[in-house]
Amino acid sequence: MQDTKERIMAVARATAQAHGYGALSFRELAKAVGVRSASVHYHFPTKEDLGVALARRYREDAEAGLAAIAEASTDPAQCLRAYVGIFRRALENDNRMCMCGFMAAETDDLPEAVRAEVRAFADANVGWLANILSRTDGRDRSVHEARALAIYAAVSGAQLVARCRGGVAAFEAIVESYRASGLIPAGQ
Amino acid sequence: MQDTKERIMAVARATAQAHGYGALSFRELAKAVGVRSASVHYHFPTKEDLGVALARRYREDAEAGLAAIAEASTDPAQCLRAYVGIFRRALENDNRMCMCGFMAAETDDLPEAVRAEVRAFADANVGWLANILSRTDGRDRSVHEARALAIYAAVSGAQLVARCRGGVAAFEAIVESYRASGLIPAGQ
DNA sequence: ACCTGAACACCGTTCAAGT
DNA sequence: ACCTGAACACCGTTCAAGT
Repeated sequence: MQDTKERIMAVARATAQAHGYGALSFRELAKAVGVRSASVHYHFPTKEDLGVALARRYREDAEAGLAAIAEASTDPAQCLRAYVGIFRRALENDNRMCMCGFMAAETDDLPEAVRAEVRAFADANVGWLANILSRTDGRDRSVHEARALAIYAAVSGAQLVARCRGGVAAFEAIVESYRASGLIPAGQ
Repeated sequence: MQDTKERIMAVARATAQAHGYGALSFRELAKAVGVRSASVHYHFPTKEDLGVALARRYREDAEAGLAAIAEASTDPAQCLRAYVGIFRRALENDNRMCMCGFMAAETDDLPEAVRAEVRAFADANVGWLANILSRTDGRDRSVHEARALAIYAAVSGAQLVARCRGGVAAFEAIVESYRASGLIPAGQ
């Protein structure tokens, strides 16, 4: 049995990926974990504290996953396929989406500390993508970063749109269009 | 002075574009319009009724705007620039986003009738984009529809990402990458 | 036709108090 | 250290009553 704090974070992440930060409720989290809502406040004094912990952990996990992908293959196209796979798996997991993608929509309702973590998540994605793209040619870092941001935005949008229209199949079709148009390097 | 129902819809739209469907509250809407929450229920018996009316109107307005763009110019690249401009203006309007983009994130919390309207909005966008793309060449409709969906998703994602990271400038940079990569036809 | 006050059953959140 | 009861300020909804 995990400790209460970890179980709260796990349930909270799954909830935020399906319903957003705004839908995070101490009462429901407590019910799912088997304690009272006031007990959740013992571990996370405010909702902001929970949000910051969630977003930071989410980014750390993402960074670890991305590092593993970059080490598993030197082929940029293959790394990018694995990258897209992360977003696809969120949809496969009961139509969930990237937690920070949802939070991006909720920016105006986020405490500043949470928003900062959401930005850091985006930065980590863009930085990693730029590193992968720099394997394809020796152009300036700024060129790869611009394209990296575009890929991150496009894949996020594919996930968002597919979530309410077409599901995983639509997501795959959209990403295939990205490859066909040249936005995402597809190799060969 | 507009009538109360119209003023409620205007405030609700602006709110939903900034905070989502979930943040729509009859009490706050009432306060903004200067009536009591029970009066809002006179015009929209339930929140679902309000959501459906909002999303339907949003789609109708979008369809009218898109039709005007398609008639104002025969040049696909110019039409696509105008299309992107719609999304940019949402960001310029106090960092708001497409209402149906926000609602796409909230799919799981939407009454089915509202979700259907959100899908209809996406369909209208994709259909219009496919019409514009079909002006560029005579390939099959299905080819243009696939690309249209990809462009809709990519522009939605650019708006979502820019909303919490870089604002309008980031949005423009991302869209420029879409054009440079060939995802969005840029003319010449 | 349009609006309202009051009530209902709920909600997330907080915090002083328990063990 | 960990948990809780009770209170607070909300919410959508209903309905009888006003104009």
